[in-house]
Amino acid sequence: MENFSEIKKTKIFAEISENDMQAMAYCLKIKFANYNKNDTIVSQGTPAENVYLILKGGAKVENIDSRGDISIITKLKAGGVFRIESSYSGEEEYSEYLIATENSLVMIMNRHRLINPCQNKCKRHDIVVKNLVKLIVERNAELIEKLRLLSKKNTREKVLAYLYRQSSLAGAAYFDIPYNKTELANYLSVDRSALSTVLSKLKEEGIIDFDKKHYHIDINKININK
Amino acid sequence: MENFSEIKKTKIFAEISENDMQAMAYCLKIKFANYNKNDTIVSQGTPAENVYLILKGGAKVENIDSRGDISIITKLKAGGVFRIESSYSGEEEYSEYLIATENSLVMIMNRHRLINPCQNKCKRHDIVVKNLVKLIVERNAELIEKLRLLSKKNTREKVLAYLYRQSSLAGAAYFDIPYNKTELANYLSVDRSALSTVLSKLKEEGIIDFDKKHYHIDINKININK
DNA sequence: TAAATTGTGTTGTTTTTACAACATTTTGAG
DNA sequence: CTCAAAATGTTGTAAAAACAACACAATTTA
Repeated sequence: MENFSEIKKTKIFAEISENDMQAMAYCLKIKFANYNKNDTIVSQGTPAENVYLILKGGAKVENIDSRGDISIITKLKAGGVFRIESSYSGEEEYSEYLIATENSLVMIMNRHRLINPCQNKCKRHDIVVKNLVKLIVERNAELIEKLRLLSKKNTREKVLAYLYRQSSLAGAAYFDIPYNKTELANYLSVDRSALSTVLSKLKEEGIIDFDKKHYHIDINKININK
Repeated sequence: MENFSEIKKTKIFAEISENDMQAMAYCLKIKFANYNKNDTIVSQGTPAENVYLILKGGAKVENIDSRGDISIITKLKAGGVFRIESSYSGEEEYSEYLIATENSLVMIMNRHRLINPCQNKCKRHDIVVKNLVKLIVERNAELIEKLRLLSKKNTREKVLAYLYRQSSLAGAAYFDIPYNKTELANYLSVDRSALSTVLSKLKEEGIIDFDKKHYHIDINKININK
C-alpha cells in the first residue's frame, strides 16, 4: 500500500497490518497530500471534516485571535495528528490552523469514519479507536501541562518551568527544544524581546545556557534565586 | 440501588439501567462518600487509583505549585468527574486536588476497572466507555478554551474573553458565573486586586456591569475601546 | 555566492501587573 | 442576631511586561 512504511510508524496505526490498512483506506476516505514548507495545510475557520496525520515532515498548530495575536499551540512531528479530538467533538470549524514547517506528507482521514468506520465490526477498527482515545488522552495531558505553564505569573517562571519540563522529558540537563526564540515567545504567550531579556538574565546568572535550540539547565540553581 | 436517582442523572451513566448499574457496582469497585463543605476529597500527590463522580453538591479542582500559588482549574457540579482522563493515562499520582464547595455526595470508582470493567463483554460497559471518551473530549475542549484565555496578554483581555465566552454559553448578555472575585482571579491566574481594578475600570467604561456573581456584558462595546 | 529575509539581543519608554496595606461590606457560624 | 472571618474595592509603589526601534547574525533562496 502507498506510504504504508510511514503509516505503520505512527501510534494510531501501529498494530495495523498492510492488508487491514488497505481495507480501511476506503472506509476512512483516506487521501494523501504533499505540502511545501510554510504551506497552509488547514486554515482557521474552515469546516471541520477531517483529521490530519503527519506522515513525513512536520507542522505547527497556531491560533490567531481577534486582536491579531498569534499563539503557537504545538508542533507536530511525523505521527502527530491535527485536531484528533475533533473526531469525537461536535466542533463545526477548525479553531486553529496548521502550517507545514518542512516539506511534508500528510494523510487525511474523514473524522466521522474514524470513530464509526464501517458496518463490518472488524477488530482493526477497535484497535484504531483505542489508539485514538489514547492519543486524545495524551493530548489532554499536554494541554494540562501547558496550562500549568501559562498559569505562572511571570515570564521567568514560565521559561524555567518550560525548560525544566523539557529537561525532565529528555532525562538530561542538556536538551533540544522544537522552538526558536520567536516561536518560544509565542508558545509561552509572552513578548519576544521580553523573553530574550529574561533568557539573557538567566544565562548571566548561570542558571541556564543555550545556543540556538540547544539548552542546558542547572537544576540545583533553580530554587536558589527565586 | 443506593443513590441510583442521582447516578442516572449523570452523563456517564445516563443510559444505564438500575439493574445494569447494580451489576457494575462490584465491577467498578464503587464506593460512596459524603463530604462537608471545604472538606478535601482528594489531596494533591496521592496515588491515582480512582475517578470521582460528584452525585450531589459541587467541588473545585485546584493546583498548588512549588511557589505556593493556587490556581483554580475548574469547578465541578453534580455529574462532574474528577480526573476523568486519568482512567486512560498512566499518571501515578494526582497533580491536582479536589475540595467540596458544598456538602456533597461523591461516587468513587476504580479507574482501571472503568475502562476494562470485567470479563463479561456486556453492552453496558461499551456504553460507559463511550460516554467516558465523550467526557474526556469535552474536557479537552474546556482545556483548549482556558488556554485561549490564558494566552491573552493582559488582564483586561482575559476578563473580557472570559465574560464574553460565559455570555455566549448562557446565550444572553446577563449571566452568572461560578466564581467569586477571588476565585476568578485564581482561575485567570492574575492578582486579585489587579483584577478588581480592571473590573472597576470596565464597569466605569460601561462595558460590563456586575453584582456578586451576576454579570452583564455589552458586546457592542467590546471592540471599540480596545 | 550575493542579496533578501528572518531571527536575535539590547535598550529606552510606557503600560500593566504584582504586591502590600487598608477600610468596608458581605457572609456564615453559632 | 451577633461576631468573626472572608471577600471586595481602592490606592500607592515597585517590579515586570509590552512595545518599538535598532544593529547585527544567521539562514534562505534566487
